[in-house]
Amino acid sequence: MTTEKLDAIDRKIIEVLQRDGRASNVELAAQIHLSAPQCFRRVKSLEERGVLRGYRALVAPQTLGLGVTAYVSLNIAGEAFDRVREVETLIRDFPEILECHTVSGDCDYLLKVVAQDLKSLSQFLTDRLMQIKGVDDVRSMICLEEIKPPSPLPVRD
Amino acid sequence: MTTEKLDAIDRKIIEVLQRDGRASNVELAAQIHLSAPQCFRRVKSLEERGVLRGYRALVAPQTLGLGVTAYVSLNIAGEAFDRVREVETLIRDFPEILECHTVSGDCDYLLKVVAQDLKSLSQFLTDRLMQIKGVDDVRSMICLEEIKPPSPLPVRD
DNA sequence: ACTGAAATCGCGTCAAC
DNA sequence: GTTGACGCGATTTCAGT
Repeated sequence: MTTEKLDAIDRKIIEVLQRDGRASNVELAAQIHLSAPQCFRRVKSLEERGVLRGYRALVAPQTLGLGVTAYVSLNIAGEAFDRVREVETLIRDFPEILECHTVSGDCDYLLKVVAQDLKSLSQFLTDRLMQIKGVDDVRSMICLEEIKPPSPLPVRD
Repeated sequence: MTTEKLDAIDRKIIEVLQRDGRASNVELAAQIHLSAPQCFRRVKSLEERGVLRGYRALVAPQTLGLGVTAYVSLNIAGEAFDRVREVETLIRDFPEILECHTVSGDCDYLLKVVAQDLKSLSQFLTDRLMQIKGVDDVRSMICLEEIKPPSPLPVRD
């Protein structure tokens, strides 16, 4: 992914597509005051350069029966540092883990997890996550209220 | 949003659109072995019922000059409980705050924040967040490595 | 009532200027 | 960077089950 400069038009395209990922090419072109073929080329270029990495439908988790979201922190046990890559692969393979980063601070990993309910979350944590050799100190923060929903990245003008 | 049952076809549609939010109606119809008008009606219904809440382009933050992601926890000072709604409104209005939940555990709020670099994150935390009356005990976990990128919700079959 | 065939209209896409 | 043309897809209507 090249980190070359995006001009004002590129940024406007990104802004619109972050809000409406299904905007048709002509809608988009109209909004940014560009001809349709121009607009089309811009979008393709942004996709090829890896700026636009894909498009996704946003789904309400509740409607899929996923009533609980939690952030879960964990560490890798000192004696298991050689198993780090293995643990990371296992983490990636759990569909209920939506996101995972290594982070600075008191814990090594921070995960975003969804589950049907508290019972099923608890089962996931104890029967799956904590069963992984090398995983230590699992702590969870259950999401109570969504104050700000997942939002588009800010686009500097 | 009605929480009525989704059948196997609905779930398949959701699965595909979570992976490719720009899939055309005919592509979608072909993948789920349905006629185009049928498929179209299903999608519209899912949108109207609030199951599909929108579509979004995924953007690589680095290409927008956003080199740093962090999770930030904070509390509301004991004497400022009456200002909670006010604080939440301020939080919602910061574009660099991508997401915010109240959570169980040691902290009250957990935020996902992006910034250009560490300096700019630090400025945001000290000059913006910590300036909010009632905000207390701001701690940040800087994301070091992305182990698993934001992923679609699991769809139970 | 629900399905799919068909028909229309507009858009995506490419090529030429 | 714009115009024009072609073909396909989106969307509606309608007839059949």
